[in-house]
Amino acid sequence: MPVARPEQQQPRVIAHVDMDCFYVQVEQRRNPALRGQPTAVVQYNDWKGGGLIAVSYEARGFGVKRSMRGDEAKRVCPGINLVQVPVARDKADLNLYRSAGSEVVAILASKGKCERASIDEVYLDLTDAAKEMLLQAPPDSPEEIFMEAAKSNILGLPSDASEKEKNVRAWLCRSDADYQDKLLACGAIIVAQLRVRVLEETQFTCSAGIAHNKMLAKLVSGMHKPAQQTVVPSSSVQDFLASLPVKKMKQLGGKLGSSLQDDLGVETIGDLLSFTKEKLQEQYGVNTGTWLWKIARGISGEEVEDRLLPKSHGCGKTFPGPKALKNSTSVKGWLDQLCDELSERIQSDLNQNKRIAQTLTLHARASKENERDLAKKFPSKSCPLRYGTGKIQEDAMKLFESGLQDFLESQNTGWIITSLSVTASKIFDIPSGTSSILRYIKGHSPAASPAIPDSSSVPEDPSLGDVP
DNA sequence: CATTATGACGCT
DNA sequence: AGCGTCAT
Repeated sequence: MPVARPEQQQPRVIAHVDMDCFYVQVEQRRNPALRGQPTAVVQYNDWKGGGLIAVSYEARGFGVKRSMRGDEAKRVCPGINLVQVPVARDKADLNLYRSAGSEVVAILASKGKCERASIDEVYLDLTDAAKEMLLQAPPDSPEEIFMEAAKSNILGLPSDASEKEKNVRAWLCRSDADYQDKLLACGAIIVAQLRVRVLEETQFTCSAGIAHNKMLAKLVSGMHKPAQQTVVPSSSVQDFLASLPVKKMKQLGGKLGSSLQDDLGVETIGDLLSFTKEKLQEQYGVNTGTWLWKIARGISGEEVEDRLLPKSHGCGKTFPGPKALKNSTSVKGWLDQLCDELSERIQSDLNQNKRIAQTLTLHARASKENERDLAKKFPSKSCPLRYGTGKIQEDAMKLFESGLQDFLESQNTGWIITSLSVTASKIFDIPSGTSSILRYIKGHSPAASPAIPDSSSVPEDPSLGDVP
């Protein structure tokens, strides 16, 4: 459940940057013939043409949607180009998009605190940079506002007018603005510059929201897409939230949002204002109740974390329908493939970023062969992570066997596996100092805690770059 | 048994 | 540690 963070006092300048149909853009850069064409990226294509995971704006114009099947997309948009996600080890391989995302992050991290929120989204805290601009080079004439910034959308400014760009230029350098708005205007200019740099250096367009907190920045980053940005002045917040459907708010797209609608009759964020903090806390607990009360007022103290890299690495695959795995041999084969990819990814993380993962977790979905036991879930299992492909494969298989025992509860029924995944987590930076490395090895050596009780494994030499 | 593959995070 | 929710 969402939790309210203590709110900041000083005004901050926060941006949320969101790449436009990112996987499509990555494929369009690889094959420029796809530019400006209705295009989608699909995962696999043997069953109903594959599943769409990204759709270009041209294709969206035909009604093509994410999660449609390739066949369906072809029906509504016969001219659509369907590009397949690369396949490696018989599974979808997203590394191409991960590295493209890293290119973008490297640029966006140059002007302030930057948080990688997903493969194609970041949050920026531009407070310091905005203050700096206000002191050193405040925008003061409409003519000097460069084009990308002048194309901003400012919430609360009349957007229909033919005068729009003029109004925006005027707003961005308004001398009678309060301090908050001036900071926001500087933030908008900085973000426009960053977006131009991203385009120049990667060929990717993105959209952005600029506001005083993460919640508001995220809410509007997608409001004007593609390749545009939207600013949320404080004065526009209440009206904006008043009519915002609850389901549009981050964290309210699921069961909590449904409960607000069904149990409290709340349809918009504005409707939340009629409930006291105590009433919301009584209904949803102190944490969630307080959070709801605050977001209704546009308050969100969540900070931008200084983090450019993911906190975990996972590899998984589903085995739907007749593809379900029915014996340990096929599970072993797939687990080996997943672990091979995972091993490669954590080894790269170690080599490139000097980070080490400490926990290996196995997840699976299973059913008992023809039984009615739908509720029973396959338990997830974890153990200390030992580097080396063979060791990861070995440990993952042991985790699977352990989970399977719990799942079957010593019954002798058949089983099928419909999904498998392995995840490496609890990733830490390796201390750089020589003596700290020694300290690090002493305290964290896997030898101190065997991966699996009674493991009879033989030491092996990882083929691809071990710890130096 | 067909919205995949991946991630973050809160609760217990 | 393991489970559930949410997002895209």
